[in-house]
Amino acid sequence: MTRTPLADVACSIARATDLFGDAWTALIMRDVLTGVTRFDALAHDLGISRKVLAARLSRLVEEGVLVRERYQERPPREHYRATRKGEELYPVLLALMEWGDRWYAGPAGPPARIRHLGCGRDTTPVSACAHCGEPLTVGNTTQLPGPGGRTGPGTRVLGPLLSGREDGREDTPEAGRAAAV
Amino acid sequence: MTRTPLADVACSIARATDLFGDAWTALIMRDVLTGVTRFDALAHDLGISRKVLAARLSRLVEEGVLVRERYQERPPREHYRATRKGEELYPVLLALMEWGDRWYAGPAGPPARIRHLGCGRDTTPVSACAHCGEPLTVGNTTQLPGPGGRTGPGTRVLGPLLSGREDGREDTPEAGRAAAV
DNA sequence: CTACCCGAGTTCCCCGAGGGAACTTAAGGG
DNA sequence: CCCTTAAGTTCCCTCGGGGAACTCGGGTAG
Repeated sequence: MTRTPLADVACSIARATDLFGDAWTALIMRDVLTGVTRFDALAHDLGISRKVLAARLSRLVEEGVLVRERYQERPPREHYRATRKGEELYPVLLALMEWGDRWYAGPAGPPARIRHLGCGRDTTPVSACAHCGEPLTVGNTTQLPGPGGRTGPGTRVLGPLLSGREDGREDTPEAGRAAAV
Repeated sequence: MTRTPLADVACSIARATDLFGDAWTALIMRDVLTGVTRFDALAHDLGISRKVLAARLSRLVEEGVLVRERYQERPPREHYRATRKGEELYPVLLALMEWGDRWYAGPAGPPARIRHLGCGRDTTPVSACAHCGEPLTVGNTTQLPGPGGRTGPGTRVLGPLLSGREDGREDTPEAGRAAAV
């Protein structure tokens, strides 16, 4: 496979994807943030091969997303906890979950709810503008080269935006669900 | 590899990850939403193997995330465009990008900026509560089983939350950067 | 004191997915 | 008539994932 190295591309998505763009990493982070922090618990909960789990965990520790630490001395046992860098992946998980809920929840509804302790209500996460709080969409944002971007041919950033897309038709979550079946 | 099927797990993250948890899919969606919609353009821009690109694209079309459509008749040429389902992956991309910016942007700053056309300012996306607009974090949210969840042993949802985590130390983006180097 | 469980990995083998490059098909263009 | 472009497809090779067994350090039960 020799996964193409994406970490050095001038794109934050590529960099994030280099770590996170793996079927297991998101699930591992979900579990760790959820309180499933022990090796065996993760292996059992995820159904992941122990070999791959060990590899992912050490990669995540290398990256500073998790820390391996002893949680009891006798017998010595280690587990994994999220660092701040790891915790900040939470919005990514929320976005994935929200999307999965919208497009794959059966008629029964989503498998989980997120309760916001701040306002006490079950909530859905939205990607909002840090300044005005309005939701950010493909349609109301545009991308510009940033200071850290080696701006040049081939430089890819997110979003010069849709060319023609004013139809409004296309599918709904329900249609999507049906199509997926 | 025989990638373990995650799509049928009672977790929206797993379902989303089943599609999106692949190094290339996020980059492909970024490009398509960005206006890079032609096969060769994608292959060239991403440096992805044409074989894998073809496989990913047809998977994404199957899933209803992209549509393959003719953009000129003579000679007949097809390209790919995002459906609504595809566009709604935007928040996931934004979250990944934001995280990448926070933790991997060099001293020069992030490679790209997001301009919110609504308020006209360069913005950073935050995951906010749909009700009160407050940012959602690991610390201020909790998860509860949802209606669609087969609640039982082994059911994993996001977030019963951190046990002990009131230290406040650990690393900062800068420390993380340094550690990653 | 020995035998039997953990928890946390590591090792082994097999197979299939990804990389890479060449080949194909269809329609212009010089 | 041959070259070029777009959009894939095919082939071979390697490497990483699945799966299960094995290891290793340290209890704990009998």
